[in-house]
Amino acid sequence: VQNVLMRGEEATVGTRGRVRNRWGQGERLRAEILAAAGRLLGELGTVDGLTLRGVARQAGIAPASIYTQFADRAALIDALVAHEHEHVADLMRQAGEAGAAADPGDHAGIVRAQLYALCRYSLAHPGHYRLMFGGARNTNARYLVDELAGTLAARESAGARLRLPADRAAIVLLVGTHGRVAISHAQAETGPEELVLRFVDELVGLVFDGPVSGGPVSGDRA
Amino acid sequence: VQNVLMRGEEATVGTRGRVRNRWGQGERLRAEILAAAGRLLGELGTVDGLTLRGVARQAGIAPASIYTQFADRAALIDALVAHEHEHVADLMRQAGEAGAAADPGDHAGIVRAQLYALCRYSLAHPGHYRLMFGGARNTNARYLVDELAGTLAARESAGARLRLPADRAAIVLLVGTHGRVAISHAQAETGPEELVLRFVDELVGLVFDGPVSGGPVSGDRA
DNA sequence: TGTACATCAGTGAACGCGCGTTCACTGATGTAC
DNA sequence: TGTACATCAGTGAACGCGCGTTCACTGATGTAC
Repeated sequence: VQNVLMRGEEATVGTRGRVRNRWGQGERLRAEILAAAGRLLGELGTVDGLTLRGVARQAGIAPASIYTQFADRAALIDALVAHEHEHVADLMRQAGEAGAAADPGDHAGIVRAQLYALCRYSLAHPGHYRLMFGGARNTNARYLVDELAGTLAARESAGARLRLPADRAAIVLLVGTHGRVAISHAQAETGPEELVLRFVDELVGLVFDGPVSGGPVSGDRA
Repeated sequence: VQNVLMRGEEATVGTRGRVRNRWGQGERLRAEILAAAGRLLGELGTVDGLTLRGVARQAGIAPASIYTQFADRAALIDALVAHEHEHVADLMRQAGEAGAAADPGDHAGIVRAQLYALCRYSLAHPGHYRLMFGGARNTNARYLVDELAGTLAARESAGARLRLPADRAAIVLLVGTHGRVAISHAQAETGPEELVLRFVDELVGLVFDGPVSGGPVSGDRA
């Protein structure tokens, strides 16, 4: 094999500057690649165009190096999705705990806190969110339903009154929130977070018994 | 230019069999291309992979021929989207009229009919639906909100009682439906249409005053 | 009626590109004796 | 302590592919005289 330029040889920038990991630390590269893929997905906003070559550029490594950690492009994306699902599950759980700690009697408030957490994540990371919950991927969002249904059931035990069974209410809330978020993503200029949260307020109000709070939301033309 | 095989010449199937349009009928090709693109989108389920070469294959024409009708790939896709938006607007309008004709007193039923029409379209044509209402495209779904808000306002005039102002109720219904549909699309095996429609029932029940009908929906793990 | 020419619908072949993936390799770090 | 070898992290260069797009063209259909 000669070191000669032929046909369409790459205009690779090269990998100068990177220090390779120490002996036995090879798997650190895996985390670096996932982080780079996450960054790139954040920039792109879509999983199309999330190429191995792009990830390699982000990570400052050679495209071939990705294959030391992942079988192929699909495996990398699967790993990214799994990683983010865990992150979202954490966010929801924490929001629920924090809400309950703040005011254990504010049933709707605790539910809102969990949905707010989901909304904030989805608005801050549209690309991640769409990769996880959009598209044709067989999304297993069961953990979200379970988490929220658990919260709702706990609220019922604490005296809250729902207009639907807890599990159905959880689905209405999540599906409704998902719909609002999806529409916010579809807008070229993602409207203010506030409008999404107000929509969630209305939804929560509809699910709990009593008058719907929320109030008039001016300007939401979603 | 010689008729010689060099480098990577195409393994094109060719365009044998197609009869070209008559003089002055050149624009018929435009409709053929749009139809072919629609068919292909239906097969693929995603707009990624909707390539000009694929469309040309579907239409039985040469890839270059597309450029006689569309400036580029983006223009073709824009035209496809516009065409489908008109179609959906028609479906909604017709469903509303048919519902009102069937039983002018069934307020919720008329609203349901319109949402059912949207659901049926979205489940039958996931690729089209996602192209129109998913993704990062700046979707102008204003016409849907207007249509449904008009229906709701008319129902209020006819005696129905809503728990939200008509325009807000329209948004809740559409966003909720969109969310449910999006989740159905995300599922590998699109669950039965029935579950989606039942979800819509619940949503409509929440928006109208009085007890939520819908009833228990067994098996919806959306 | 014939014939030269214009106009139209549509095409074949090529272009350059970035992609996923493969493969033989390099050079630093560790281990055995 | 030195030295031969094994193991590790990571790479450069190439492969074949399908893509969007361009361009000079072909051949049928119409029009002018």
